[in-house]
Amino acid sequence: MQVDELSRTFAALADPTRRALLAQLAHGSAAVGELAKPFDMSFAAVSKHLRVLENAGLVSRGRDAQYRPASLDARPLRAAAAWIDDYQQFWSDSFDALDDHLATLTDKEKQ
Amino acid sequence: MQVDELSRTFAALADPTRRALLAQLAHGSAAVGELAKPFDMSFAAVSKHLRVLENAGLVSRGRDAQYRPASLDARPLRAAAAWIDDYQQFWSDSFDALDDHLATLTDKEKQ
DNA sequence: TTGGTATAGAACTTATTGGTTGAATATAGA
DNA sequence: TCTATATTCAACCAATAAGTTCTATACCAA
Repeated sequence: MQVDELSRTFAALADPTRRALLAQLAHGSAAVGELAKPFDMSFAAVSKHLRVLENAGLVSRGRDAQYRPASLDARPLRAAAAWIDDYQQFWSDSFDALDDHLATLTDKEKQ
Repeated sequence: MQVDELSRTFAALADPTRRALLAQLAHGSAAVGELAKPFDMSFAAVSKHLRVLENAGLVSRGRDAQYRPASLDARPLRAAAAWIDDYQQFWSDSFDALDDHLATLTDKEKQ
């Protein structure tokens, strides 16, 4: 790998399929077959995404008969949140508040 | 691009060079030449990284004579922080603390 | 207008990513 | 032991990413 923990965490989060997998796992452990259902892609592809999440430390795998249940491990997110929080002042400074508010409104219009 | 805002944000943050660029910009706008100094890479490479950050909405560019100063725009980080914060309970719940501790020990045994 | 400096663009290389399909492995159950 | 189910592995492909070098552009200043 050769790349630092924080980079692996952000890279893992950069894919919407993987974020959706984490969201599912937030409701509890699940096996690959269960996790793959919402996605229009092969089990093998989901298995690969789980491997990426595992390498980022965001999920751990177990064994239950034929199943390899995945479970969420959110700890790496703490460092990611800490990194981002260092920039909070740059979006929450009072002189930015109006800009932020307007941007929020604009974003909502786009949807 | 074809990829959502949050994915672009996380992807932009997944590279340590780009995170370092943002850290520099937190101290104020700077031109490419200035930003490139700490890195052992060509100006063109830094310019490309800035383009990625720009496409993620994290920096905006200006013009000052020959210079193209970049400045930080942290607003996309707010959505990223919000996404991560949904998982905060999974690393801070008191009833998870023991689990976490045990998992850490188990991981260490594996190595 | 000529030259110097800052930056971006274009073309290229190499490595990685995200997907596929088909074979292999692990486990449960008859 | 045989078979079905769940998952991973291996090989492959196309697209993207991260870097390079060289060229082009934009601006200032003499």
